[in-house]
Amino acid sequence: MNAEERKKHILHCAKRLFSRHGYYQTQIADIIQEAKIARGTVYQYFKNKDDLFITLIDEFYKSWEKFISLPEGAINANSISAVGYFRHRIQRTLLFFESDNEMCNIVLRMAIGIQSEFDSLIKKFERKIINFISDDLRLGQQFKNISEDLDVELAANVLAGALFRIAYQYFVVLKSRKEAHDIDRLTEKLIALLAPGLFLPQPENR
Amino acid sequence: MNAEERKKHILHCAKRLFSRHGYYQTQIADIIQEAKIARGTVYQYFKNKDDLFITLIDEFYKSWEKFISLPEGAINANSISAVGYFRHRIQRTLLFFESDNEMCNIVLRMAIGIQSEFDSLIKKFERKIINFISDDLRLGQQFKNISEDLDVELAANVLAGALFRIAYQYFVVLKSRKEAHDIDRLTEKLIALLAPGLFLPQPENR
Amino acid sequence: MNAEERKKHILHCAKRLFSRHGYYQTQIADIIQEAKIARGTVYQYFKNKDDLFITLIDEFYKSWEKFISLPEGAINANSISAVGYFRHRIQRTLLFFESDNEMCNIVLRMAIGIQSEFDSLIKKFERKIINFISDDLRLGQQFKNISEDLDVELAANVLAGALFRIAYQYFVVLKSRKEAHDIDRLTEKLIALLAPGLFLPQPENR
Amino acid sequence: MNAEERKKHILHCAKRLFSRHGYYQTQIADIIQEAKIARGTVYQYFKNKDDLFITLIDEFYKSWEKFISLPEGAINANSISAVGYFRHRIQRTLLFFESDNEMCNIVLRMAIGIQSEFDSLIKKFERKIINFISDDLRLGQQFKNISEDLDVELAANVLAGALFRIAYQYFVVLKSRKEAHDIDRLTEKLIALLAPGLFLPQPENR
DNA sequence: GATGAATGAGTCTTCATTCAT
DNA sequence: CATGAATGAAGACTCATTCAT
Repeated sequence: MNAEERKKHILHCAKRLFSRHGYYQTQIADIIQEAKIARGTVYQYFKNKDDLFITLIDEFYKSWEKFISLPEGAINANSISAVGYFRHRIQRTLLFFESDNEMCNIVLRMAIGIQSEFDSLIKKFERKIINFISDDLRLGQQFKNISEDLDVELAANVLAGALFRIAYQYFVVLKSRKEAHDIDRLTEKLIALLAPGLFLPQPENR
Repeated sequence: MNAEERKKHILHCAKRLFSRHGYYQTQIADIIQEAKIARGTVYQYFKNKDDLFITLIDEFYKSWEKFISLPEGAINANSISAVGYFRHRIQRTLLFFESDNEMCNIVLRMAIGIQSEFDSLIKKFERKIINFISDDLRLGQQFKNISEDLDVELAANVLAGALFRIAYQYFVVLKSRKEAHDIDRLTEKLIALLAPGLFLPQPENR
Repeated sequence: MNAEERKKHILHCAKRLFSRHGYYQTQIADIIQEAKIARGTVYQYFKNKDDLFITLIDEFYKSWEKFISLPEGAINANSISAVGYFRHRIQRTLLFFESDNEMCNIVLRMAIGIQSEFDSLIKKFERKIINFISDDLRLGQQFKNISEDLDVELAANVLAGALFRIAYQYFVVLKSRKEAHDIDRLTEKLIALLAPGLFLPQPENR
Repeated sequence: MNAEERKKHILHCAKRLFSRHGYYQTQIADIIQEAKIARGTVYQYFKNKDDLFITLIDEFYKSWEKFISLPEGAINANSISAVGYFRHRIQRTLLFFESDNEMCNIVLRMAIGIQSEFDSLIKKFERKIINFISDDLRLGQQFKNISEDLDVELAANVLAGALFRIAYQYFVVLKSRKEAHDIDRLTEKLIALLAPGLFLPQPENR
């Protein structure tokens, strides 16, 4: 096992434990036992326990940014309706959270309210997502698909809150991995629930 | 200061610290300093640090149950529309969270992912709220105000997620206390956003 | 044992161990075993191991300042000769080092070259002593008892080096406590050795 | 770089670090970084960290012995006065310490009070020097240049203490390397200071 | 009941040393 | 011989809890 692999291995084991027991209830002793390595090895790859935890969150955050910025294939703003675009966004967000339910649990539950350093990282993440949603909503307003009167900040928080909870509930609590097909169904239900209050009734939206 | 008052005082001081720094970042030393009492005194009123924290959450939980079960004055199911009832529910939920932003922060952020014992308490609380919403939604289905096709569990999670986030964002992050009338405005905006997707279009609903 | 006594007790035990084995070879475990106290108790009185060590040196340093500034009874500059004054100085310096041979060992040997923080403390102490001697020598120059040509800085270092070594050798290495009269004898021998090179041959000096 | 050179190189780098930061504050990691070698390489040439440190001291000690035992050219006991001989001794001692101010710092400060093994080595070195001085002084007594009453042990300690301090002060603290010329001046000043108390007033001494 | 000094189990972290490549 | 990843013993420090006063 080379350096890169070993680091990944430690992160993998730590992730499982942090997700299951939280930051403070996970000891270095647990991690090295899980990873079957010596105590000092952890410190060869990570400055300390904080660094290990932050690396996990940071990598998840970065993979989200990468995922979000991907050229999204068939989708282009002209060819689809506003709701279609919205559906696509929700689907991809769920897809991302579903892709790593342990990190999903860590980011949405376990890393919260633990330490100011972690908190600011998490808040940065949440802020980024909310900004992303806000931008989408403002774009919708520009294209007259969304009412000028919509409180974008509030709506973004509502959507983020709903998505976070759904992700946590369906990908963590109901651990059984959902199939891609289920994500589609979840998406449809969310659209049915949220689109009517969001989009102006336009002939071309349906 | 009598026993009852002293216990309340300790809880009050602990609440502030837990809300600000979280469970593990708040030491008994901080609490006794804040409360200006001796170290041993805490243990006269609470079995241990866990007990202190749990008492806070438990009392918040109980006050929520009490608040929820209050005879709600002018409201009765016959005299108001389904949306009116929904509005009333949201308004009261926000009102409750707004009444104690420190506990709001603790329950919605700081107590999460800390320890299995706290977690199960929090989850019980969340579950209760979700059940409450689910019951309302099912009632709406019975009265044909809400589609039979609605996935109640999912909708309840969406609503709970949205409400939790709004409460956290507006009553904790944007610390400036909202006036009663702000709650009304928040409520209206939430209704405008969520009602269209929830209720069947019925003439008598508006 | 009250707080003050206990702190003294810990310092006393730590002093013995530091003097015998040095800073790094003395563990907190050794200190608590010697002092028959619990691990945490040390940290009730001292911030950390450094603080404990520094406190020892600092107190020794302060007691030296106090000792040096004492009104020295019978001695006054007019009534005694320059050599008499010099004798008195040497005698008191030896008396001081002899009063606590463990601290003498710590300050003259064990605390040296350990850590920059300790080093600067020790150097401050050494500097103070050398300045003290320099001042005396310059006073002697003013009164024409000492040659204008004397390199005061060098002479002060010679005297300090000699005194430190004698103190270390006679009060630490040859552990057997010297009697007061031995200090007198040592003083006489040192005077005989050092005075001729220091003082100008003046009728009134003898 | 062959084996011999590499060993020298490691010693050289270690010396600089030990001199600057002391034994415990210098890690193997620092040494290999400084020497640009691999961790394991150190252990190819030295049994352990102790061995490395001891080797440094030992070599310094041996080079001193070699330096001291050198046929001292023009000097011979008959051709020069007692003071001349004394001057020569001091000059050469200073010359030696000045030749390697890093080792001077290590031996006179950094290696002291660290570990019993190092201590005994240092003490052996100090003892050797003091014995050397003592022998000289006794020789002086035989030749009636020095009083029979002189406490040789004490005088040797005084001289050693003075020389060690001067060496440390002038060759380490005042880092600026002294020229050979400066050593001569230092020597003269030391002679002027110490000779009068040491030597009997004899016509042929001046 | 109140106090706060004492306790010690529990954890993180360091760092010299080893050994397979 | 050189390498450097892995090791794990050792040690400092924390902090909830207790208990004698």
